[in-house]
Amino acid sequence: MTLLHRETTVENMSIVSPEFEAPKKVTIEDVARHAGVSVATVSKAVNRKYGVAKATIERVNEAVRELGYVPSMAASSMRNSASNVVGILLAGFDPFATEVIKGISAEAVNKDYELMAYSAAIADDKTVGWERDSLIRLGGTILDAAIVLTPSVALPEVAMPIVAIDPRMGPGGPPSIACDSLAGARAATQHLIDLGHTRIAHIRGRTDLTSALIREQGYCQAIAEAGLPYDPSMIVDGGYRRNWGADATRKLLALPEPPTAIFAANDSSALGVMDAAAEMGLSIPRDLSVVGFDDVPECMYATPALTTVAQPLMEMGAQAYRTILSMLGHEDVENSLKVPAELVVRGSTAPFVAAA
Amino acid sequence: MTLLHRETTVENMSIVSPEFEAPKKVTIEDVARHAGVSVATVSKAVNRKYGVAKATIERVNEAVRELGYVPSMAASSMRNSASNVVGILLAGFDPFATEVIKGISAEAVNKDYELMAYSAAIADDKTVGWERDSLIRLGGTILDAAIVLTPSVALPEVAMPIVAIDPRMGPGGPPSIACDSLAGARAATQHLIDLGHTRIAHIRGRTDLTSALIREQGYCQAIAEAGLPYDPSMIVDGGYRRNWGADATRKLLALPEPPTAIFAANDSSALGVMDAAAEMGLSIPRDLSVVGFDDVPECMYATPALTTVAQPLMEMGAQAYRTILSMLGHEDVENSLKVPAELVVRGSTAPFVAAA
DNA sequence: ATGAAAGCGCTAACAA
DNA sequence: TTGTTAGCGCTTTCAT
Repeated sequence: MTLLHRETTVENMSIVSPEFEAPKKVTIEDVARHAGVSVATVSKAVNRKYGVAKATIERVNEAVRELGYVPSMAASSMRNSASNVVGILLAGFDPFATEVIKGISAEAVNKDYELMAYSAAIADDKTVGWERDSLIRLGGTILDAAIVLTPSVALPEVAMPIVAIDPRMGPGGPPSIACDSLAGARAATQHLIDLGHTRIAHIRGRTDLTSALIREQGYCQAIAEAGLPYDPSMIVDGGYRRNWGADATRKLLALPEPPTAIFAANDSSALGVMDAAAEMGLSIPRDLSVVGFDDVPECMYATPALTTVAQPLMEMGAQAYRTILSMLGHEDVENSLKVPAELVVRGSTAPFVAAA
Repeated sequence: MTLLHRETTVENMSIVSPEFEAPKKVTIEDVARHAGVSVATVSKAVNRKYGVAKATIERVNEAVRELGYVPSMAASSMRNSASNVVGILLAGFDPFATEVIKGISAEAVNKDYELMAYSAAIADDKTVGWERDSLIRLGGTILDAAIVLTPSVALPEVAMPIVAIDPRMGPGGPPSIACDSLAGARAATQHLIDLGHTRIAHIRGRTDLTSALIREQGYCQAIAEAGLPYDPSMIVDGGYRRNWGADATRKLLALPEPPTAIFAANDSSALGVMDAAAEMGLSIPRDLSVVGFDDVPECMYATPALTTVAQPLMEMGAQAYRTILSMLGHEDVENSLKVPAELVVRGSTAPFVAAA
């Protein structure tokens, strides 16, 4: 994240006072007083306009405008069942999550729901279970429904529709959307095999996610079918994270017989592979071929561009939103949707040549 | 957004019932009853643990665990002043917004605040004023502070720290972060001039945003300084939006003397230019050179890759978050920060050659 | 150390 | 058509 440390110049040196004086929050009561009616009448006038005299509505609206009144979400959603907000629950705004969000958002345009992407402040110790807490904390009141990204624990029963994207396995969960990780991982590994590599390593994903397990399985299948020997030292943990991917790579390359190609379970860790390679003076793809998984935009920014397995992230987000809408409308929905994954060959892979 | 319509296959045809039965939401009262204490005691025990007997805390915690209790955010934030949530208010999850969010998020890791990105459901008619409403609706209760993206109206006085990114002009607003649009726009236009173009069009941004106005100004300056004639028909509206950019392009190319190069005020509209060009059978950059502004990831996906002016979006987000944190800590902050913009030449621009 | 009670801003019965 | 009365789930004096 060196991007975050570019120089910046202060344009205007004037200092602003940190005091936030009298913010006079306008409540429904103020409006009622101003309009000379009761709070209940204001509430009715502001929401559904039936059962209120035309003239009264006028007067209330005027008071609302004059005072700049906007109903407090916390209060109304507590009393109300509906908040008209669909939540997107995630562990952090990483490239994967933001792509999915774009897809959800594109689908949500001109629908009646607002979107709220919520990222729990995840202490390093408790990286698990955040989905559960967020769901309960926001559910029922602030949210009418939720799309949960890569949940790794069983989701609690809550009083609203839920859809999971790339969830952990287990039967009986909420409807879910995932891509065909097995085929994708096989294609990635096969690509490396086709290039003539025989020492192909795999950097695992988060072991609490089915998708990661399946990708490992796809890797193993391809290796086995090609008649290549199974070498446990070629499989290391990467946790779907960039720096873990770099660590794993250092470990791998320190082996007596290091791999000539690496298939990482996602792009972030594949980018980590490239970090480590660069740091060790290795050239990609000449000295090492790398394949990722997901196809987040960052793949194109890497040098060379990262060969990866494309997951239709935006499409998955859009699907999730459509499913949520169906559930909100009490329609039946498919329990589990699988979308295709596709190998995208770019510059980070090359035919194997014996070391100089 | 053709991406959103890829084929998908149903993996599991089992249908899930849309009924969400008895979700037994666990309230503080349930915990109190279960633990044999009062709700007040539970509240104290759960929050600050002073004034409560050790044994009682134990008992309460056990009840919490057994029942799976999580405090409702709506309720507690209504009664409380602090919610520990920093909001990001935006008009939609477009590429610009998501890049900024990534920057904020990277900076927010391991801080004590949760992040909540909120996108109002913007009816097509009322695309203005959403920031005001969102701010008031969520402020004070659900949010402790807010970062507002490209607000175009004066932000209301609210009882919490606010930072604006790329806001409309006007004195006396909240602290703001923006890039040097003037220099960026001049560089973009100059690049086109250097390539030999003389009929250079400009597609405006949102006219309610200072940044857009300044970019237009930069364009005009560069044109004037090069001694090129000023032609008002070469400047059209694009609203920072992709389809508007396409519309503008059709208009431009239908002119008796169409431009040979276009500088669009942002990448989305520049991508729209490419859409329109493709649709009309024009080759970029052979028949038409295009420059954008922002450098969102999508630039790299375009064919050819889009020449653009890079705004350090992630850096701007990070800055905004740092500023918010300072304000939350009652420190003084700079009123207005300007970060540099930088021309990035890629494949969508080429030297001018007389038409075949 | 604990509990009773008031109330945050709002909506939904029910009365008037 | 309007106002009165209860709360939603939680925190917080203020008694006990």
